Amino acid sequence: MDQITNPQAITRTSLHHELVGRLQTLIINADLEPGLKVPEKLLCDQFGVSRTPLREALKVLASDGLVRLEPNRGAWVTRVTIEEVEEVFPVLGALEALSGELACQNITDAEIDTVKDLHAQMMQSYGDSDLDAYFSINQKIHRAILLAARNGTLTSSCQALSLRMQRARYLANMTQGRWQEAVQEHERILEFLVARDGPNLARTLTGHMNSKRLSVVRWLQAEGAKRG
Amino acid sequence: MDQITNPQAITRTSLHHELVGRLQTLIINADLEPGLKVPEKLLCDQFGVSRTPLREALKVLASDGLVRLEPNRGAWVTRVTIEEVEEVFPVLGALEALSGELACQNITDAEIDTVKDLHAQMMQSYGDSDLDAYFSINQKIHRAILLAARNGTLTSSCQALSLRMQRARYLANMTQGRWQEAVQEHERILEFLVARDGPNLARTLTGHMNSKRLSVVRWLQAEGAKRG
DNA sequence: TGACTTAATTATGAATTCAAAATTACGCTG
DNA sequence: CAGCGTAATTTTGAATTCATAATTAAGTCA
Repeated sequence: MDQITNPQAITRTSLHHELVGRLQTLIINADLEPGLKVPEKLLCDQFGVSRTPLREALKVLASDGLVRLEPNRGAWVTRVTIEEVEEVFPVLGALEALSGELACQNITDAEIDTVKDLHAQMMQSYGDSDLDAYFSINQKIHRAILLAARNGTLTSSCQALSLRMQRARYLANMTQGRWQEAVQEHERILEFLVARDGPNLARTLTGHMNSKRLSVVRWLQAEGAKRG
Repeated sequence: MDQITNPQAITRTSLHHELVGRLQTLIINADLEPGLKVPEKLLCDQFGVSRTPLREALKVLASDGLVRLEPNRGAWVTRVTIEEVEEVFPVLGALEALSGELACQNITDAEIDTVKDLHAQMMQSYGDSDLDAYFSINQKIHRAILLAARNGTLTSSCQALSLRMQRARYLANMTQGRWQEAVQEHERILEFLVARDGPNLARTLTGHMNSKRLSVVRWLQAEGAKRG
Protein backbone atom coordinates (compact mmCIF):
# COMPACT_ATOMS: atom_id res chain seq x y z
CA MET A 1 0.00 0.00 0.00
CA ASP A 2 2.83 2.36 0.83
CA GLN A 3 4.37 3.88 -2.22
CA ILE A 4 7.87 4.67 -1.18
CA THR A 5 8.95 6.04 -4.50
CA ASN A 6 6.12 8.53 -4.59
CA PRO A 7 7.35 11.93 -3.48
CA GLN A 8 3.89 13.47 -3.53
CA ALA A 9 0.38 12.91 -4.77
CA ILE A 10 0.22 10.98 -8.01
CA THR A 11 -0.10 13.50 -10.77
CA ARG A 12 -1.65 11.01 -13.09
CA THR A 13 -2.62 13.25 -15.91
CA SER A 14 -2.32 12.47 -19.56
CA LEU A 15 0.28 14.28 -21.59
CA HIS A 16 -2.23 15.99 -23.84
CA HIS A 17 -4.19 17.34 -20.87
CA GLU A 18 -1.06 18.70 -19.29
CA LEU A 19 -0.11 20.29 -22.61
CA VAL A 20 -3.47 22.01 -22.98
CA GLY A 21 -2.80 23.79 -19.70
CA ARG A 22 0.79 24.66 -20.53
CA LEU A 23 -0.09 26.01 -23.95
CA GLN A 24 -2.96 28.06 -22.53
CA THR A 25 -0.47 29.67 -20.18
CA LEU A 26 2.00 30.34 -22.96
CA ILE A 27 -0.73 31.95 -25.03
CA ILE A 28 -2.31 34.16 -22.38
CA ASN A 29 1.17 35.29 -21.31
CA ALA A 30 1.86 36.05 -24.96
CA ASP A 31 4.95 33.84 -24.83
CA LEU A 32 3.35 32.51 -27.96
CA GLU A 33 2.73 35.68 -29.87
CA PRO A 34 -0.72 36.28 -31.35
CA GLY A 35 -0.76 36.12 -35.11
CA LEU A 36 2.32 33.94 -35.29
CA LYS A 37 2.54 30.32 -36.17
CA VAL A 38 2.64 27.78 -33.36
CA PRO A 39 6.19 26.40 -33.47
CA GLU A 40 5.30 22.74 -33.26
CA LYS A 41 8.79 21.32 -33.40
CA LEU A 42 10.20 23.82 -30.91
CA LEU A 43 7.44 23.11 -28.41
CA CYS A 44 7.94 19.36 -28.77
CA ASP A 45 11.60 19.79 -27.94
CA GLN A 46 10.84 22.25 -25.15
CA PHE A 47 8.35 19.93 -23.45
CA GLY A 48 10.17 16.76 -24.42
CA VAL A 49 7.12 15.18 -26.04
CA SER A 50 6.34 13.91 -29.50
CA ARG A 51 4.05 15.60 -31.95
CA THR A 52 1.09 13.33 -31.23
CA PRO A 53 0.06 14.68 -27.80
CA LEU A 54 0.99 18.21 -28.79
CA ARG A 55 -1.25 18.08 -31.81
CA GLU A 56 -4.07 16.62 -29.72
CA ALA A 57 -3.73 19.60 -27.42
CA LEU A 58 -3.80 21.99 -30.37
CA LYS A 59 -7.12 20.57 -31.55
CA VAL A 60 -8.62 21.27 -28.14
CA LEU A 61 -7.20 24.79 -28.05
CA ALA A 62 -8.60 25.36 -31.53
CA SER A 63 -12.07 24.38 -30.40
CA ASP A 64 -11.66 26.94 -27.60
CA GLY A 65 -10.61 29.60 -30.08
CA LEU A 66 -7.07 30.12 -28.78
CA VAL A 67 -5.49 28.83 -31.97
CA ARG A 68 -6.71 28.52 -35.51
CA LEU A 69 -5.96 25.43 -37.56
CA GLU A 70 -5.31 25.97 -41.23
CA PRO A 71 -5.55 22.73 -43.17
CA ASN A 72 -2.11 21.55 -44.28
CA ARG A 73 -0.56 24.76 -43.00
CA GLY A 74 -0.51 24.26 -39.27
CA ALA A 75 -1.73 26.12 -36.20
CA TRP A 76 -1.68 29.88 -35.62
CA VAL A 77 -2.12 31.77 -32.40
CA THR A 78 -5.29 33.80 -32.78
CA ARG A 79 -5.27 37.54 -32.34
CA VAL A 80 -7.75 39.35 -30.12
CA THR A 81 -9.78 41.32 -32.61
CA ILE A 82 -12.22 44.11 -31.90
CA GLU A 83 -14.95 41.97 -33.42
CA GLU A 84 -14.13 39.19 -30.99
CA VAL A 85 -14.16 41.51 -28.00
CA GLU A 86 -17.52 42.89 -29.08
CA GLU A 87 -18.81 39.34 -29.18
CA VAL A 88 -17.25 37.81 -26.10
CA PHE A 89 -17.84 40.48 -23.46
CA PRO A 90 -21.62 40.52 -23.87
CA VAL A 91 -21.66 36.75 -23.44
CA LEU A 92 -19.39 37.02 -20.42
CA GLY A 93 -21.70 39.73 -19.10
CA ALA A 94 -24.68 37.41 -19.29
CA LEU A 95 -22.78 34.57 -17.65
CA GLU A 96 -21.38 36.74 -14.87
CA ALA A 97 -24.85 38.10 -14.25
CA LEU A 98 -26.09 34.56 -13.76
CA SER A 99 -23.14 33.78 -11.52
CA GLY A 100 -24.06 36.80 -9.39
CA GLU A 101 -27.68 35.71 -9.12
CA LEU A 102 -26.76 32.19 -8.14
CA ALA A 103 -23.97 33.28 -5.82
CA CYS A 104 -26.44 35.40 -3.85
CA GLN A 105 -28.56 32.30 -3.37
CA ASN A 106 -25.74 29.98 -2.38
CA ILE A 107 -22.80 31.86 -0.95
CA THR A 108 -21.86 31.21 2.68
CA ASP A 109 -20.98 33.88 5.21
CA ALA A 110 -17.43 32.57 5.28
CA GLU A 111 -17.15 32.96 1.53
CA ILE A 112 -18.46 36.49 1.72
CA ASP A 113 -15.76 37.21 4.28
CA THR A 114 -13.18 35.86 1.86
CA VAL A 115 -14.46 38.15 -0.89
CA LYS A 116 -14.46 41.11 1.52
CA ASP A 117 -10.88 40.33 2.33
CA LEU A 118 -9.91 40.04 -1.33
CA HIS A 119 -11.69 43.30 -2.02
CA ALA A 120 -9.68 45.06 0.69
CA GLN A 121 -6.47 43.66 -0.75
CA MET A 122 -7.51 44.85 -4.17
CA MET A 123 -8.16 48.35 -2.89
CA GLN A 124 -4.73 48.28 -1.33
CA SER A 125 -3.23 47.38 -4.70
CA TYR A 126 -5.19 50.20 -6.28
CA GLY A 127 -3.79 52.60 -3.68
CA ASP A 128 -0.31 51.31 -4.43
CA SER A 129 -0.94 51.57 -8.18
CA ASP A 130 0.19 47.94 -8.38
CA LEU A 131 -1.60 46.89 -11.53
CA ASP A 132 -0.31 43.31 -11.58
CA ALA A 133 -1.49 42.63 -8.04
CA TYR A 134 -4.77 44.42 -8.79
CA PHE A 135 -5.52 42.19 -11.74
CA SER A 136 -4.56 39.06 -9.95
CA ILE A 137 -6.86 39.79 -7.01
CA ASN A 138 -9.58 41.06 -9.33
CA GLN A 139 -9.63 37.68 -11.03
CA LYS A 140 -9.77 35.92 -7.69
CA ILE A 141 -12.86 37.91 -6.73
CA HIS A 142 -14.68 37.08 -9.94
CA ARG A 143 -13.68 33.48 -9.50
CA ALA A 144 -14.87 33.39 -5.89
CA ILE A 145 -18.29 34.65 -6.95
CA LEU A 146 -18.33 32.15 -9.78
CA LEU A 147 -17.53 29.28 -7.43
CA ALA A 148 -20.18 30.44 -4.98
CA ALA A 149 -22.72 30.03 -7.76
CA ARG A 150 -22.22 26.26 -7.42
CA ASN A 151 -22.55 25.60 -11.11
CA GLY A 152 -19.61 23.82 -12.68
CA THR A 153 -20.91 24.29 -16.22
CA LEU A 154 -21.15 28.02 -15.66
CA THR A 155 -17.66 28.02 -14.21
CA SER A 156 -16.08 26.33 -17.18
CA SER A 157 -18.01 28.36 -19.74
CA CYS A 158 -16.87 31.58 -18.08
CA GLN A 159 -13.36 30.27 -17.70
CA ALA A 160 -13.09 29.43 -21.39
CA LEU A 161 -14.29 32.85 -22.53
CA SER A 162 -12.19 34.69 -19.95
CA LEU A 163 -9.10 32.92 -21.22
CA ARG A 164 -9.75 34.27 -24.68
CA MET A 165 -9.94 37.78 -23.30
CA GLN A 166 -6.88 37.36 -21.12
CA ARG A 167 -4.52 37.09 -24.04
CA ALA A 168 -2.23 40.00 -24.68
CA ARG A 169 -1.17 42.68 -22.34
CA TYR A 170 -3.97 45.14 -22.97
CA LEU A 171 -5.73 44.17 -19.79
CA ALA A 172 -2.81 45.66 -17.92
CA ASN A 173 -3.37 48.86 -19.79
CA MET A 174 -5.96 51.04 -18.15
CA THR A 175 -6.31 54.77 -18.01
CA GLN A 176 -6.50 56.25 -14.54
CA GLY A 177 -10.12 57.16 -15.24
CA ARG A 178 -11.05 53.63 -16.23
CA TRP A 179 -9.27 52.21 -13.23
CA GLN A 180 -11.22 54.44 -10.89
CA GLU A 181 -14.46 53.53 -12.59
CA ALA A 182 -13.66 49.83 -12.28
CA VAL A 183 -12.94 50.23 -8.59
CA GLN A 184 -16.25 51.97 -8.05
CA GLU A 185 -18.04 49.18 -9.86
CA HIS A 186 -16.32 46.71 -7.59
CA GLU A 187 -17.50 48.62 -4.53
CA ARG A 188 -21.06 48.11 -5.72
CA ILE A 189 -20.41 44.48 -6.56
CA LEU A 190 -19.26 43.83 -2.99
CA GLU A 191 -22.15 45.80 -1.58
CA PHE A 192 -24.79 43.82 -3.47
CA LEU A 193 -23.08 40.54 -2.76
CA VAL A 194 -23.02 41.21 0.97
CA ALA A 195 -26.70 42.18 0.78
CA ARG A 196 -27.30 39.03 -1.24
CA ASP A 197 -29.16 41.20 -3.75
CA GLY A 198 -29.09 38.96 -6.80
CA PRO A 199 -30.85 41.14 -9.37
CA ASN A 200 -28.76 44.21 -8.60
CA LEU A 201 -25.54 42.21 -8.45
CA ALA A 202 -26.40 40.71 -11.83
CA ARG A 203 -27.05 44.13 -13.32
CA THR A 204 -23.83 45.52 -11.89
CA LEU A 205 -21.75 42.64 -13.18
CA THR A 206 -23.20 43.01 -16.68
CA GLY A 207 -22.45 46.70 -16.55
CA HIS A 208 -18.96 45.96 -15.32
CA MET A 209 -18.33 43.71 -18.28
CA ASN A 210 -19.74 46.32 -20.59
CA SER A 211 -17.37 48.96 -19.24
CA LYS A 212 -14.51 46.56 -19.65
CA ARG A 213 -15.54 45.91 -23.23
CA LEU A 214 -15.58 49.60 -24.03
CA SER A 215 -12.21 50.10 -22.42
CA VAL A 216 -10.62 47.20 -24.25
CA VAL A 217 -12.12 48.18 -27.59
CA ARG A 218 -10.87 51.72 -27.20
CA TRP A 219 -7.43 50.43 -26.40
CA LEU A 220 -7.44 48.09 -29.39
CA GLN A 221 -8.58 50.92 -31.66
CA ALA A 222 -5.78 53.15 -30.40
CA GLU A 223 -3.31 50.30 -30.83
CA GLY A 224 -4.57 49.67 -34.35
CA ALA A 225 -4.21 53.35 -35.22
CA LYS A 226 -0.66 53.43 -33.83
CA ARG A 227 0.44 50.52 -35.97
CA GLY A 228 -1.46 51.83 -38.98
CA MET B 1 -9.86 27.19 -63.27
CA ASP B 2 -12.43 24.56 -64.12
CA GLN B 3 -12.10 21.52 -61.96
CA ILE B 4 -13.54 18.75 -64.01
CA THR B 5 -13.05 16.04 -61.45
CA ASN B 6 -14.78 18.03 -58.76
CA PRO B 7 -18.41 17.01 -58.46
CA GLN B 8 -19.11 19.81 -55.97
CA ALA B 9 -17.38 22.28 -53.69
CA ILE B 10 -14.09 21.08 -52.31
CA THR B 11 -14.78 19.65 -48.90
CA ARG B 12 -11.27 20.22 -47.69
CA THR B 13 -11.71 19.40 -44.06
CA SER B 14 -9.30 17.57 -41.86
CA LEU B 15 -10.12 14.07 -40.77
CA HIS B 16 -10.30 14.95 -37.10
CA HIS B 17 -12.71 17.80 -37.74
CA GLU B 18 -14.95 15.59 -39.78
CA LEU B 19 -14.83 12.98 -37.03
CA VAL B 20 -15.84 15.47 -34.35
CA GLY B 21 -19.03 16.10 -36.28
CA ARG B 22 -19.73 12.45 -36.97
CA LEU B 23 -19.18 11.42 -33.38
CA GLN B 24 -21.38 14.25 -32.11
CA THR B 25 -24.15 12.92 -34.30
CA LEU B 26 -23.64 9.37 -33.10
CA ILE B 27 -23.78 10.54 -29.50
CA ILE B 28 -26.83 12.79 -29.70
CA ASN B 29 -28.66 10.09 -31.62
CA ALA B 30 -27.61 7.67 -28.89
CA ASP B 31 -26.06 5.39 -31.50
CA LEU B 32 -23.23 5.53 -29.02
CA GLU B 33 -25.04 4.70 -25.82
CA PRO B 34 -24.50 6.93 -22.80
CA GLY B 35 -22.54 5.26 -20.05
CA LEU B 36 -20.87 2.84 -22.40
CA LYS B 37 -17.31 2.81 -23.53
CA VAL B 38 -16.46 4.42 -26.85
CA PRO B 39 -15.55 1.51 -29.12
CA GLU B 40 -12.38 2.96 -30.55
CA LYS B 41 -11.40 0.08 -32.76
CA LEU B 42 -14.91 -0.41 -34.12
CA LEU B 43 -15.22 3.27 -35.01
CA CYS B 44 -11.85 3.25 -36.72
CA ASP B 45 -12.97 0.38 -38.90
CA GLN B 46 -16.37 1.96 -39.47
CA PHE B 47 -14.92 5.28 -40.62
CA GLY B 48 -11.88 3.75 -42.24
CA VAL B 49 -9.41 5.89 -40.30
CA SER B 50 -6.58 5.18 -37.96
CA ARG B 51 -6.65 5.78 -34.23
CA THR B 52 -4.74 9.05 -34.42
CA PRO B 53 -7.46 11.32 -35.84
CA LEU B 54 -10.16 9.49 -33.93
CA ARG B 55 -8.37 10.07 -30.65
CA GLU B 56 -7.84 13.72 -31.55
CA ALA B 57 -11.58 14.02 -32.03
CA LEU B 58 -12.24 12.35 -28.69
CA LYS B 59 -10.10 14.91 -26.89
CA VAL B 60 -12.21 17.69 -28.38
CA LEU B 61 -15.46 15.94 -27.48
CA ALA B 62 -14.15 15.45 -23.96
CA SER B 63 -13.51 19.16 -23.59
CA ASP B 64 -17.12 19.70 -24.69
CA GLY B 65 -18.36 17.21 -22.10
CA LEU B 66 -19.76 14.64 -24.52
CA VAL B 67 -17.27 11.97 -23.52
CA ARG B 68 -15.17 11.47 -20.43
CA LEU B 69 -11.57 10.35 -20.70
CA GLU B 70 -10.33 8.03 -18.00
CA PRO B 71 -6.54 7.87 -17.97
CA ASN B 72 -5.33 4.55 -19.33
CA ARG B 73 -8.89 3.26 -19.50
CA GLY B 74 -10.26 4.98 -22.55
CA ALA B 75 -13.23 7.18 -23.42
CA TRP B 76 -16.77 6.82 -22.13
CA VAL B 77 -19.94 8.39 -23.46
CA THR B 78 -21.22 10.65 -20.69
CA ARG B 79 -24.70 10.23 -19.29
CA VAL B 80 -27.10 13.12 -18.91
CA THR B 81 -27.43 13.38 -15.16
CA ILE B 82 -29.96 15.39 -13.18
CA GLU B 83 -27.09 17.42 -11.75
CA GLU B 84 -25.92 18.27 -15.25
CA VAL B 85 -29.39 19.32 -16.36
CA GLU B 86 -29.72 21.52 -13.28
CA GLU B 87 -26.46 23.16 -14.27
CA VAL B 88 -26.77 23.49 -18.01
CA PHE B 89 -30.32 24.80 -18.42
CA PRO B 90 -29.77 27.89 -16.29
CA VAL B 91 -26.69 28.71 -18.34
CA LEU B 92 -28.62 28.11 -21.55
CA GLY B 93 -31.37 30.30 -20.15
CA ALA B 94 -28.95 33.18 -19.65
CA LEU B 95 -27.48 32.75 -23.10
CA GLU B 96 -30.85 32.49 -24.83
CA ALA B 97 -31.96 35.58 -22.98
CA LEU B 98 -29.01 37.44 -24.39
CA SER B 99 -29.72 36.05 -27.83
CA GLY B 100 -33.28 37.36 -27.55
CA GLU B 101 -32.09 40.81 -26.52
CA LEU B 102 -29.60 41.03 -29.34
CA ALA B 103 -31.95 39.52 -31.89
CA CYS B 104 -34.50 42.24 -31.18
CA GLN B 105 -31.82 44.80 -31.96
CA ASN B 106 -30.58 43.19 -35.13
CA ILE B 107 -33.19 40.99 -36.73
CA THR B 108 -34.48 41.97 -40.17
CA ASP B 109 -38.12 41.95 -41.21
CA ALA B 110 -37.37 39.11 -43.59
CA GLU B 111 -35.91 37.04 -40.77
CA ILE B 112 -38.96 37.71 -38.63
CA ASP B 113 -41.11 36.45 -41.48
CA THR B 114 -39.02 33.29 -41.56
CA VAL B 115 -39.55 32.76 -37.85
CA LYS B 116 -43.27 33.41 -38.24
CA ASP B 117 -43.36 30.79 -40.93
CA LEU B 118 -41.44 28.29 -38.83
CA HIS B 119 -43.76 29.00 -35.93
CA ALA B 120 -46.79 28.24 -38.09
CA GLN B 121 -45.21 24.98 -39.22
CA MET B 122 -44.49 24.11 -35.62
CA MET B 123 -48.08 24.72 -34.62
CA GLN B 124 -49.12 22.48 -37.47
CA SER B 125 -46.86 19.73 -36.11
CA TYR B 126 -48.36 20.26 -32.68
CA GLY B 127 -51.83 19.87 -34.12
CA ASP B 128 -50.70 16.70 -35.87
CA SER B 129 -49.04 15.46 -32.69
CA ASP B 130 -45.91 14.96 -34.77
CA LEU B 131 -43.28 15.20 -32.05
CA ASP B 132 -40.29 14.64 -34.32
CA ALA B 133 -41.28 17.42 -36.68
CA TYR B 134 -42.16 19.64 -33.72
CA PHE B 135 -38.70 19.27 -32.22
CA SER B 136 -36.94 19.76 -35.48
CA ILE B 137 -38.78 23.02 -36.20
CA ASN B 138 -38.48 24.12 -32.59
CA GLN B 139 -34.72 23.90 -32.88
CA LYS B 140 -34.79 25.85 -36.13
CA ILE B 141 -36.68 28.67 -34.41
CA HIS B 142 -34.22 28.89 -31.55
CA ARG B 143 -31.40 28.81 -34.03
CA ALA B 144 -32.94 31.52 -36.17
CA ILE B 145 -33.17 33.81 -33.15
CA LEU B 146 -29.62 32.94 -32.21
CA LEU B 147 -28.35 33.79 -35.68
CA ALA B 148 -30.28 37.04 -35.68
CA ALA B 149 -28.31 38.02 -32.58
CA ARG B 150 -25.23 38.35 -34.84
CA ASN B 151 -22.84 37.02 -32.26
CA GLY B 152 -20.84 34.01 -33.32
CA THR B 153 -19.41 33.41 -29.87
CA LEU B 154 -22.89 33.30 -28.43
CA THR B 155 -23.95 30.94 -31.19
CA SER B 156 -21.21 28.44 -30.54
CA SER B 157 -21.55 28.60 -26.77
CA CYS B 158 -25.26 27.87 -27.05
CA GLN B 159 -24.65 25.21 -29.63
CA ALA B 160 -22.18 23.37 -27.43
CA LEU B 161 -24.47 23.34 -24.41
CA SER B 162 -27.53 22.43 -26.47
CA LEU B 163 -25.68 19.44 -27.84
CA ARG B 164 -25.10 18.17 -24.34
CA MET B 165 -28.82 18.42 -23.62
CA GLN B 166 -29.81 16.82 -26.91
CA ARG B 167 -28.39 13.45 -25.98
CA ALA B 168 -30.82 10.71 -25.11
CA ARG B 169 -34.39 10.33 -26.05
CA TYR B 170 -35.99 12.23 -23.20
CA LEU B 171 -36.52 15.31 -25.28
CA ALA B 172 -39.00 13.35 -27.33
CA ASN B 173 -40.84 12.54 -24.15
CA MET B 174 -43.25 15.24 -23.15
CA THR B 175 -46.52 15.03 -21.33
CA GLN B 176 -49.50 16.60 -23.09
CA GLY B 177 -49.56 19.26 -20.40
CA ARG B 178 -45.92 20.18 -20.88
CA TRP B 179 -46.33 20.26 -24.61
CA GLN B 180 -49.21 22.68 -24.38
CA GLU B 181 -47.25 24.85 -21.99
CA ALA B 182 -44.27 24.89 -24.33
CA VAL B 183 -46.48 25.92 -27.22
CA GLN B 184 -47.92 28.78 -25.20
CA GLU B 185 -44.44 29.94 -24.31
CA HIS B 186 -43.56 29.89 -27.98
CA GLU B 187 -46.58 32.04 -28.77
CA ARG B 188 -45.22 34.67 -26.42
CA ILE B 189 -41.70 34.29 -27.83
CA LEU B 190 -42.97 35.05 -31.32
CA GLU B 191 -45.09 37.92 -30.06
CA PHE B 192 -42.17 39.64 -28.31
CA LEU B 193 -39.84 39.02 -31.19
CA VAL B 194 -42.24 40.60 -33.66
CA ALA B 195 -42.62 43.56 -31.30
CA ARG B 196 -38.83 43.62 -30.98
CA ASP B 197 -39.34 43.76 -27.23
CA GLY B 198 -35.90 42.61 -26.04
CA PRO B 199 -36.38 42.59 -22.26
CA ASN B 200 -39.61 40.61 -22.42
CA LEU B 201 -38.27 38.22 -25.01
CA ALA B 202 -35.25 37.63 -22.79
CA ARG B 203 -37.44 36.94 -19.77
CA THR B 204 -39.67 34.61 -21.74
CA LEU B 205 -36.75 32.65 -23.14
CA THR B 206 -35.22 32.21 -19.68
CA GLY B 207 -38.57 31.04 -18.40
CA HIS B 208 -38.89 28.69 -21.34
CA MET B 209 -35.55 27.12 -20.51
CA ASN B 210 -36.56 26.86 -16.90
CA SER B 211 -39.77 25.01 -17.80
CA LYS B 212 -37.77 22.72 -20.00
CA ARG B 213 -35.36 22.04 -17.17
CA LEU B 214 -38.19 21.11 -14.82
CA SER B 215 -39.75 18.86 -17.39
CA VAL B 216 -36.50 17.08 -18.18
CA VAL B 217 -35.57 16.68 -14.52
CA ARG B 218 -38.97 15.20 -13.75
CA TRP B 219 -38.59 12.78 -16.60
CA LEU B 220 -35.10 11.78 -15.49
CA GLN B 221 -36.35 11.25 -11.95
CA ALA B 222 -39.18 9.06 -13.16
CA GLU B 223 -36.75 7.19 -15.37
CA GLY B 224 -34.37 6.72 -12.45
CA ALA B 225 -37.21 5.41 -10.27
CA LYS B 226 -38.29 2.97 -12.98
CA ARG B 227 -34.83 1.47 -13.26
CA GLY B 228 -34.36 1.43 -9.47
C1' DT C 1 -15.83 -24.41 -4.62
C1' DG C 2 -14.10 -19.83 -4.01
C1' DA C 3 -10.75 -16.34 -3.02
C1' DC C 4 -6.22 -14.94 -4.26
C1' DT C 5 -1.90 -14.87 -7.45
C1' DT C 6 0.12 -14.82 -11.41
C1' DA C 7 0.44 -15.20 -16.46
C1' DA C 8 -1.61 -14.06 -21.09
C1' DT C 9 -4.12 -10.93 -23.62
C1' DT C 10 -5.85 -6.68 -24.89
C1' DA C 11 -6.18 -1.74 -24.98
C1' DT C 12 -4.15 2.62 -24.23
C1' DG C 13 -0.87 6.54 -24.68
C1' DA C 14 2.66 8.24 -27.05
C1' DA C 15 6.71 7.90 -30.34
C1' DT C 16 7.89 6.98 -34.83
C1' DT C 17 7.29 6.49 -39.66
C1' DC C 18 5.53 7.69 -44.15
C1' DA C 19 2.95 9.88 -47.97
C1' DA C 20 1.23 14.12 -49.50
C1' DA C 21 1.02 19.02 -49.37
C1' DA C 22 3.20 23.39 -48.83
C1' DT C 23 7.15 26.14 -48.71
C1' DT C 24 11.54 27.46 -50.06
C1' DA C 25 15.50 27.49 -53.11
C1' DC C 26 17.20 27.40 -57.49
C1' DG C 27 17.78 28.22 -62.26
C1' DC C 28 15.97 29.58 -66.55
C1' DT C 29 14.03 32.89 -69.79
C1' DG C 30 13.02 37.26 -71.44
C1' DC D 1 17.56 41.44 -62.79
C1' DA D 2 12.57 40.57 -62.43
C1' DG D 3 9.23 37.05 -63.12
C1' DC D 4 8.09 32.41 -63.87
C1' DG D 5 8.48 27.42 -63.52
C1' DT D 6 10.64 23.45 -61.55
C1' DA D 7 13.22 20.78 -58.12
C1' DA D 8 14.71 20.20 -53.21
C1' DT D 9 13.37 20.74 -48.64
C1' DT D 10 10.41 21.17 -44.94
C1' DT D 11 6.09 20.60 -42.73
C1' DT D 12 1.83 18.53 -42.11
C1' DG D 13 -1.72 14.89 -41.48
C1' DA D 14 -2.40 10.43 -40.58
C1' DA D 15 -0.95 5.41 -40.24
C1' DT D 16 1.87 2.46 -37.90
C1' DT D 17 4.67 0.80 -34.24
C1' DC D 18 5.97 0.12 -29.51
C1' DA D 19 6.15 0.29 -24.38
C1' DT D 20 3.20 0.23 -20.62
C1' DA D 21 -1.02 -0.09 -18.05
C1' DA D 22 -5.33 -2.48 -17.47
C1' DT D 23 -8.11 -6.33 -18.11
C1' DT D 24 -9.09 -11.01 -18.60
C1' DA D 25 -7.91 -15.82 -18.08
C1' DA D 26 -5.65 -19.51 -15.86
C1' DG D 27 -3.89 -21.72 -12.10
C1' DT D 28 -3.00 -22.43 -7.10
C1' DC D 29 -4.16 -23.37 -2.49
C1' DA D 30 -7.14 -23.39 1.48
